[in-house]
Amino acid sequence: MKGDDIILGILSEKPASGYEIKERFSTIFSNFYNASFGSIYPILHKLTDEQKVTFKTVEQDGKPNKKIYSITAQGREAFQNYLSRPVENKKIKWDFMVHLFYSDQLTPNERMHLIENEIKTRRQECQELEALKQTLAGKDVDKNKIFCLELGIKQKNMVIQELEWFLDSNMHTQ
Amino acid sequence: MKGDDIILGILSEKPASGYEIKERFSTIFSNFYNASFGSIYPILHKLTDEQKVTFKTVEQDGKPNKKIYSITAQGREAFQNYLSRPVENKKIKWDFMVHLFYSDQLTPNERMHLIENEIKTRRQECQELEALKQTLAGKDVDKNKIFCLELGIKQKNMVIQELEWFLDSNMHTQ
DNA sequence: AGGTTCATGTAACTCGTTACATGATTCA
DNA sequence: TGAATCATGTAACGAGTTACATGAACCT
Repeated sequence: MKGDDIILGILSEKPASGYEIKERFSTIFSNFYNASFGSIYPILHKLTDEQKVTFKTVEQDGKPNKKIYSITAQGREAFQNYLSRPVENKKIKWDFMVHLFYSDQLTPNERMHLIENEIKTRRQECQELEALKQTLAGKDVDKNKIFCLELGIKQKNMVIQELEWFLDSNMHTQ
Repeated sequence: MKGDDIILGILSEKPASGYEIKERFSTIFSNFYNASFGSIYPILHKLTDEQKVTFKTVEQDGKPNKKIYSITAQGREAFQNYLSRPVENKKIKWDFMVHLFYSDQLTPNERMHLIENEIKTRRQECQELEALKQTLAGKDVDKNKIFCLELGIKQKNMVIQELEWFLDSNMHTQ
């Protein structure tokens, strides 16, 4: 599972530009994948070479031109191939948790700020995902996708709750 | 946040060999970091060069020799420096969720197996973490570390529950 | 005047994985 | 006999990030 696979997946839903792909990564995909422009554009070029996608340049008024990429039959085949491959292990680098794990080496004040900051950023993320969910409500979106989105929201909410509780219990014992 | 930092963190608790460091990654750290031998050993060599760690070779009977690494004052300083740096974004590559997200392109049967498999592996992980928690119970382990472990268990349990529910609701609607 | 959004792109780099090699011991 | 555990190590490779460049339009 690498960038190629995920981008083909996104394009299997509907055509999109590199910029729009990035947007999906930072919203609905945020809970299970992310990629930067520095990888998206080269992958799009590579997929074009491999004839898995095609593009057409679209002129817009008041905005720069954009290249709208569409998946080809070959691309769909490649994505089907990805879907039938065994699921890889979850890979995670969660810096906050490492900080928290070793926060006995911080002052109580530093630890408090660490946790408070994390709560703030998570809350923001939650609100964005909730807003996205509202946008999708009513529309004919596949139930699997809805489930993925809702699971993401639930997970983040759980972390927020637990952190709030931990912060609270920390204050009372000092 | 890279391998160097985390390994210094592990050694800040107590001396350990490369092999033992790997074990910690695959147990208590599994929820927020992982690394392979291919990175652990070179990092240990590098940290030795930088005088952040030292090692002594320990002979064992019935087992190969091992190198026990200890953190130095310089190493502690470097780790403190890491702890005071701003927290980086969580990075995640969760292949299962990508599969599930696009599982409308699978047969109902394939989707069922996909979810069942994930539930099985998660359950196993949970049991291992629960066992670890039992091992730690009673011992004088820092409350932040306990919290990290418990949060990991809770998160995994939540995913299991949600997947079970989703699987069930899928079956009834077909 | 300066910041933000939209939009695409490349080069250098870094981190970490995969795959291999070695080898003793223990267990079924 | 063969698999698993313990234990360390390296070389080749790959994937993706960071940082940079470009540039128009819009908002304050």
